[in-house]
Amino acid sequence: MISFDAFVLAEGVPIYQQILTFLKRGIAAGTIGDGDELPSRRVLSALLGVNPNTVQKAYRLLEEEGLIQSHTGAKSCIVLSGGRGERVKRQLLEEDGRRIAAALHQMGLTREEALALIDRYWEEGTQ
Amino acid sequence: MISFDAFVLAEGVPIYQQILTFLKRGIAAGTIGDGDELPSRRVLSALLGVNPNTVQKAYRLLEEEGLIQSHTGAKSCIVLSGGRGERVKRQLLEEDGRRIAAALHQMGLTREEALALIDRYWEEGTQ
Amino acid sequence: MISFDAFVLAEGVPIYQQILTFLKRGIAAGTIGDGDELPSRRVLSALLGVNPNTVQKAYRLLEEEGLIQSHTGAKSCIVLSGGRGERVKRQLLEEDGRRIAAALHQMGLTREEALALIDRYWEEGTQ
Amino acid sequence: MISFDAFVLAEGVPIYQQILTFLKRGIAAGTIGDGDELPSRRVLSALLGVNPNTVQKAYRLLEEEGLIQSHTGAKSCIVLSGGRGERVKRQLLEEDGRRIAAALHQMGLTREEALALIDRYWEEGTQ
DNA sequence: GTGGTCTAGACCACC
DNA sequence: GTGGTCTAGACCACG
Repeated sequence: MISFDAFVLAEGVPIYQQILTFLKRGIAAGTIGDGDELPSRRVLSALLGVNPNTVQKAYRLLEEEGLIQSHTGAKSCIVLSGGRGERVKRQLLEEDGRRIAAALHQMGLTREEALALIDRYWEEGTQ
Repeated sequence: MISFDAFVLAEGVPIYQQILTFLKRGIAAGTIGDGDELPSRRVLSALLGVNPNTVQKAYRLLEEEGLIQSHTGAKSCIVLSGGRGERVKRQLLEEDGRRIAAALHQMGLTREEALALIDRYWEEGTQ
Repeated sequence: MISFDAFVLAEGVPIYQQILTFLKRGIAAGTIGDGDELPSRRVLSALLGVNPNTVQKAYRLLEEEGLIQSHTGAKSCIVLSGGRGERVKRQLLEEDGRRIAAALHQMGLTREEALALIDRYWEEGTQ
Repeated sequence: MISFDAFVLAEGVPIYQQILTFLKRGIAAGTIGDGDELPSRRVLSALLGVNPNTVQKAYRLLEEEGLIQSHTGAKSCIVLSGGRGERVKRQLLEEDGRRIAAALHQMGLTREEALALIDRYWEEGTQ
């Protein structure tokens, strides 16, 4: 069963998108693998403190992307066959890499200052 | 006149927030300084291909933060007196530092892989 | 449920203000009482032929005045406790009294002609 | 020369409309007559403390209604021939009569209370 | 030309 | 279904 313990709700970005991103990052990290079971909509909505409809929307979009399979009466589970996992990881790294580099550069940081900034908050992120 | 040449419209984030962030990053970088003139709502909205009202909202919020001054009939301009510039830079570095470190860590990257990712896209960001 | 049957849209005055005034006059008249339910934004906007946002603005201002309470997913309702109703009535009578007397006087009517004018259209207003 | 001494600027209604209404009420009252001269745009804008463009807009609309005539280099003047004065007065009385009666009735006043309200503020309006 | 406001339509999260 | 927010276009007053 996939754990959502590390999930923290941000504001200013749609919740269903946060759920998508959380799962995709787990796939990229390898902590979420092919066949892993997702919590039911009801359980996850209670866990995150959001509306079941919002979880439902995230699951629907994941299914449209082919990243999960749902069978009525059974738990939904992750599908990473056919290079799906690699594709997700590649897309995520590229998007985030570009966005992060652009942000750091727009703030006028040198490469060294940027790397130092990452270092400063790196430990926090691991907790 | 402040340049928006480096601005690229993203999706999934409110446009007025992107304008806010772009300006704040410029302030943090020092490329935007005290007294600099902002493009008018119409000019900027045409430049970005968005509605004048969206630009207006960003400018209004900046004015509420005390970072710009607006007078009807005259160009709006940046106000950085009283340590405002430093405050903006500090806030921005902390927020982005945390967010970036969290994202990199959630993707399961080691510190070295994370720094390598930044490096890979760093040159792109400088162009 | 508060009725908007008697509402007629005028021009030259912001619609959201007309909605505000209509509700306040109802409160002053006593036809709108504490705890009464308001139509939802969608229902009222369809009824008046205006945008839901325009209704939303009127409701938001009323909430800032403390005259209504809104909870997501539930109908908004009128709050008249704490002498709110009396205050609304007093303000309304004074404002309208002044404005009406000024208009009648500017048109050069004598007091008798003014009263006669009211009389002429009084019956119409009651229908 | 038509006097604007009694003109008081209200808020929430376009200024150019207030100028139109002020003049029409004067025509209805008979204090403004055929051939009366209007102040120049520059003089009136200074008198009312508004922008010349705003006065210009009011004069343009009046001219489109045929209520004033402008000749370059000469003062604009009121034109009430052809029953224009009567028409203005009739329209004004009907519109205001209806609006006033409706407002009083919506506030739940009886006919007697309504007349008493007019009386209460009548003296104020004459000052 | 400038900034400010009003109205409009679509989307999001919630019950 | 509910309320709340974001984006869009037109209008107003002003320099």
